[in-house]
Amino acid sequence: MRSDEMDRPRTFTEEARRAQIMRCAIEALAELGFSGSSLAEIARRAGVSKGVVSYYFAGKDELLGQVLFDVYARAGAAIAERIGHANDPAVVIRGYLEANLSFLAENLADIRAVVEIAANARSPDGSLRFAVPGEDPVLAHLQSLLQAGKDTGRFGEVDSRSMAVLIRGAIDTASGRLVGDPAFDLEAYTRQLVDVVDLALRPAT
Amino acid sequence: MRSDEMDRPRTFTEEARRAQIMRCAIEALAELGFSGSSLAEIARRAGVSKGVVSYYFAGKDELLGQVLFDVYARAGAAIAERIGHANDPAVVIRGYLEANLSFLAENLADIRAVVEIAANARSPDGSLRFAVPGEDPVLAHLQSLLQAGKDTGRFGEVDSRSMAVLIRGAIDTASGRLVGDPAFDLEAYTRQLVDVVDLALRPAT
Amino acid sequence: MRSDEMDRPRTFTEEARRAQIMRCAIEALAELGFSGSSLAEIARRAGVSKGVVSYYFAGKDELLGQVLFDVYARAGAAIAERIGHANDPAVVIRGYLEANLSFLAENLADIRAVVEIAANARSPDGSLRFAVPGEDPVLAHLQSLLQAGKDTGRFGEVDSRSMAVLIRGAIDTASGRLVGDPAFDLEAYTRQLVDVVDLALRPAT
Amino acid sequence: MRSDEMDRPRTFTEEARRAQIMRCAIEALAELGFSGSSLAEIARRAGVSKGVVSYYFAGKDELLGQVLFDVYARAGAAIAERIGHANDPAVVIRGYLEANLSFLAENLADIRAVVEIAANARSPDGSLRFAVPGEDPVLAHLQSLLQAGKDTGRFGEVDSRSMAVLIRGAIDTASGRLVGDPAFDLEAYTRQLVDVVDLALRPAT
DNA sequence: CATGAATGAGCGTTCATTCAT
DNA sequence: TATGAATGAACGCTCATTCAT
Repeated sequence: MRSDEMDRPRTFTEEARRAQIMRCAIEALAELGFSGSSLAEIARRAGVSKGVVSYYFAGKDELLGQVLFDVYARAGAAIAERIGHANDPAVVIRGYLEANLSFLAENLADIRAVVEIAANARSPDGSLRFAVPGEDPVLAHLQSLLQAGKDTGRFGEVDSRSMAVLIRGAIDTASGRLVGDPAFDLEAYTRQLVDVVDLALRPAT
Repeated sequence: MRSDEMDRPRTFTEEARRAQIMRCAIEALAELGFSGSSLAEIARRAGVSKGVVSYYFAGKDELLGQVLFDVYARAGAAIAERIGHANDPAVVIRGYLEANLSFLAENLADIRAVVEIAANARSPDGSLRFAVPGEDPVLAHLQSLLQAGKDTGRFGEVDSRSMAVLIRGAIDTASGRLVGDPAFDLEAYTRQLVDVVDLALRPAT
Repeated sequence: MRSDEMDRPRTFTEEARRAQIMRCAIEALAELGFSGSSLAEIARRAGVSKGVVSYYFAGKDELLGQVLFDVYARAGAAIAERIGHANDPAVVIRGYLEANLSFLAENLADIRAVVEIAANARSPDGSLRFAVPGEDPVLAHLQSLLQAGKDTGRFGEVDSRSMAVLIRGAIDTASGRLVGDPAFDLEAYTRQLVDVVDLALRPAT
Repeated sequence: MRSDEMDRPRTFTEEARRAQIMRCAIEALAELGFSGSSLAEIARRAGVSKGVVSYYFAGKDELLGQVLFDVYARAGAAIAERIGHANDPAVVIRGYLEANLSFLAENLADIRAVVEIAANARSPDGSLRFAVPGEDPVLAHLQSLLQAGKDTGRFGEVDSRSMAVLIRGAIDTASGRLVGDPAFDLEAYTRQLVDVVDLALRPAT
């Protein structure tokens, strides 16, 4: 099938199976972590034999890479849609924060799966399999949003790089809270983060 | 050996061996990640046979748990010493942030090891092996520091829980940056974080 | 399909498909060796799905057996034609050698495929799948040619069995040389073999 | 153990285990062929678990390579000893033939194992794992023996290369006969081969 | 105390085969 | 006829653990 002929387009049912397997992989990763998500476990959740996974994906790497790519794409689309029409940098940043945190909450398993993959998948040489060699694009994007605000005078004189790191940290930590901390109040957290960032970016009066 | 007779105190040489093995485990975890840190690899780094590790620790779980405990204890001590004598909550928080980030920078391998363990070590049932069942003590401690400031009127009306989560996220993300992002400027980041938190906690005028 | 209804003769198109698949099997065996010649690889070369191979052949064994049979038959025909009209045993033997070696050179892939199959195909019990249980017919044939020469006094008192084995060895080894030894000179080798055999068979003076 | 520390010399018991495993590998290869000689089968014959084989050899490749090397070394030593003191090229060649054929007969399983390995073991890229890149050293050695005879005028004007190929073919084919052809008479075959080669190399009178 | 030897389960992957469509 | 989907067993290999010495 797929692994044999690289150029043939995928049929509908083929895509459906791939999606199903990816869904099961995401669930396994979210529940059992990277090392618990063997092909056997993923296949078990999909109700198929181990071979089926190898049949629809060239290997575990392709499966994990596809999951990574898909979730990233969906997250990017959700965030882009949320801040698409805004001009005011402050509104953009607010939208960025809210979109990130709500995507997190609504796609918790996906996010956890992505974190497991990105942090654990390794090449045979021991290096992280899905580490982007140069600049972290997610961080760079956020930094550019901040810089745009500074350039237009809408934001004060913050260190845009440090602020980007700080904000990403504040966002990323939320997924950890959403799991296993029933007391975590995402709405309150979102409001607080929006306030803090708003305050931090406000130009000196 | 040790794991069989729980009550006998450990001799000095025993503790030395345990410490040596834990040090090697930390190095392996920091360099190779969780899955690359097999007992064989740890034993190799310690220059001993695999059996020795099993001899001084009841199993891999006990070794990892001990590493986790030790690093936590050292970090807690470093932070407590830094903020020990301060009374002003703002000074306490500032000390907390600086102590955390400098401990991070000066004990990077230990921190990375702890992150690897906490995020990856699992029980047979798939649940995180070292997840504390109830309240996260680290988070609770920070929250209590913030609450103290609120109670004395020194801080404004922030949501102390959300702020604690935010701050922890901002701190924890720094270790990821310190590794593999050569452009990361810890001093600038520390200043920025201190400023942001100071601003956020300042009472409304 | 075919393997279910043993008595129905094969249609023309059926035979064509079988021949095509066998051709692709030969190419795969010659290029990739026995273990590299999976049904998937053979089907890929034939531009059909894996199922087709199973459809036209009862199993991999039947396919390989058929390849073996076909190449043997073609080789036998080529040799028979070459020595068909000769009466003098010396001329017959010379023709046999020349026919064998030239068939080898002109059907190298086929020969290599046959060697791979004969040496590697095994029954579930581990025994060679295509080993003829009794007397090797190829060897017996050559021996009979030699014996005929002895009986008519045209050849000397050689051990016809040993000579047959020797000659077959000298022929069979040539295919190995033709592949991967670019310096191998088949013409020179043929002349040399013909001379050696002629000398060996010449009656004592 | 061995796979962990590359420089430590092997203990006696370690060598004994390795030798035992190699012996079982040779038996499996001789009886079941390359594809039938899985680590599981070899371990089963050795009466140990699968892991033991991986414990004493870095991988299947090392095991097979070691078998290849050992048998080659033993064969080379046996042949060298047999022809060591001879000066007359004709005597050397005669010794070479007799030594080869008797080593074959007395180490049949080893030879068959070597043939299986050399013909089937492949690298991941599909190329033969143990193919020597340049000239076949076995063939080159024999050719040099023949050339020496020609150079001293002891042999006639044969094509030394072709004769070497012919003789190797005649030798190699014997192992195939020794297995499964109970009628094969090695002594008669050796005499015949010696005679044929002697005749072929004799200078024109 | 420490080792080296051995186990057994599980890993990702390959492959001949079967079968509904 | 021919396909693509699915299976299940076997493969080489890794690893935490156990144990006699």
